[in-house]
Amino acid sequence: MARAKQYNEQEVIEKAMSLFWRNGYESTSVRMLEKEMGINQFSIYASFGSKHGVFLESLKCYKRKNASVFEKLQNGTEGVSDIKAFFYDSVEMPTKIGEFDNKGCLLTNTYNEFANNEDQLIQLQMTEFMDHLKAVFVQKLAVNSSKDEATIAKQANYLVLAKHGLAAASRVNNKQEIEDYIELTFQNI
Amino acid sequence: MARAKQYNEQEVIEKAMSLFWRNGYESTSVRMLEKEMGINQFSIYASFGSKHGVFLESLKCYKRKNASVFEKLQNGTEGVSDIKAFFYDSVEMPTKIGEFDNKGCLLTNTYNEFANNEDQLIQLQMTEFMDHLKAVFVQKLAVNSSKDEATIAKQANYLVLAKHGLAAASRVNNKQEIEDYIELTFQNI
DNA sequence: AATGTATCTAAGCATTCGCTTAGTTTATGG
DNA sequence: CCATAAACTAAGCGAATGCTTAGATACATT
Repeated sequence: MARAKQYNEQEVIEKAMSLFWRNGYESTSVRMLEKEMGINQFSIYASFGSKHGVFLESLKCYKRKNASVFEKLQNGTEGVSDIKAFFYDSVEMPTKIGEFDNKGCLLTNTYNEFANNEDQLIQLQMTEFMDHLKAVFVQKLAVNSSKDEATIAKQANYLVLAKHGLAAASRVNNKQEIEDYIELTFQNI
Repeated sequence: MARAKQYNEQEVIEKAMSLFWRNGYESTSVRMLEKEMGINQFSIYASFGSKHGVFLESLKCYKRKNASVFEKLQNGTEGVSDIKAFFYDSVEMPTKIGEFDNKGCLLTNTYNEFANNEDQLIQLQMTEFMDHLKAVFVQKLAVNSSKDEATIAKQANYLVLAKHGLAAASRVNNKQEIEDYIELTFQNI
């Protein structure tokens, strides 16, 4: 054996995630990552291969942080109420994990930033996330309900876009506006 | 007098706007603008001062293109129905003006890209746009209605965020999803 | 036609980008 | 206690960024 790593890869990725979340992918430079992660460029490339590699690990890290919110949604038994709670949980999630300056959703931000991008790895991560969300909504909408399939499909489409819009809006809108939005979104579901 | 300009500033700004709309601000380089606008960097800087200047003119250009959609909303007498028509018009606007590859709304894209940015000029343009939109919604919601002020305020908040989400979603979602979204959005009003 | 001036071309500026590499430090196995 | 190998530091790579400038070109006025 030789010299051991002076840093913990999980710890530095959390810092990278926080930075990407604040600035997006393109606006975050490797020099900024150096400072935030507290390690040299050499170490970044030794551990993660490229800036792109750091970003993919950051997305994974975000998903792990987000897992509890998602699990609560999936384990719920209340149907639509669980989805509504999920909307509120999603907005509050950043402050709950100590990211007071970060708003919105890193995945949604990434979805928007890479909307016109041909990056296949990122696109895959994004469509997976969206499809999964839609499937869970469909399942929740069917709980204790006599809705037909077509109605459920429409409402799932609606809620996925509403969640997308909420994540975008929560970066710039205040608490009252957010609450009005969520309450009215679920008024007729 | 001396040599005359070989290009029309309005025409080249339209091309710049189209490019910014496709790629966003940061991802559009001055070299790309050169090619798209069909003029040299010297001319770009002579006419617009900076890349930032080209962008601000592009935003103005977009607003002019968008004016008819907005006027139709303001001149309408049907209240909420006018807002709903405005949502559909906004989605169809890009194809109507020949921007078949462009989706979403340049102003909303900019709002998202500059959400964490300290650029005051851009921020001003954006908040003006959003405040104006909200005011028009409030006015429309009061037409032929017995709603109290608080309800109108809530619904206006809801619709502004819904419009924001729609613009974000229309970049990546298909026609059916968009339609489901708009229809269900207005079931709640 | 000559002149002056604004517009054009194209080369080049400093800076930053993602990434690499030469050379030093550090901890461990023999 | 020294040789070895991995992790470190920091300088530097080519390419791209926004922007500038020297010099050629074209056109209205004299």
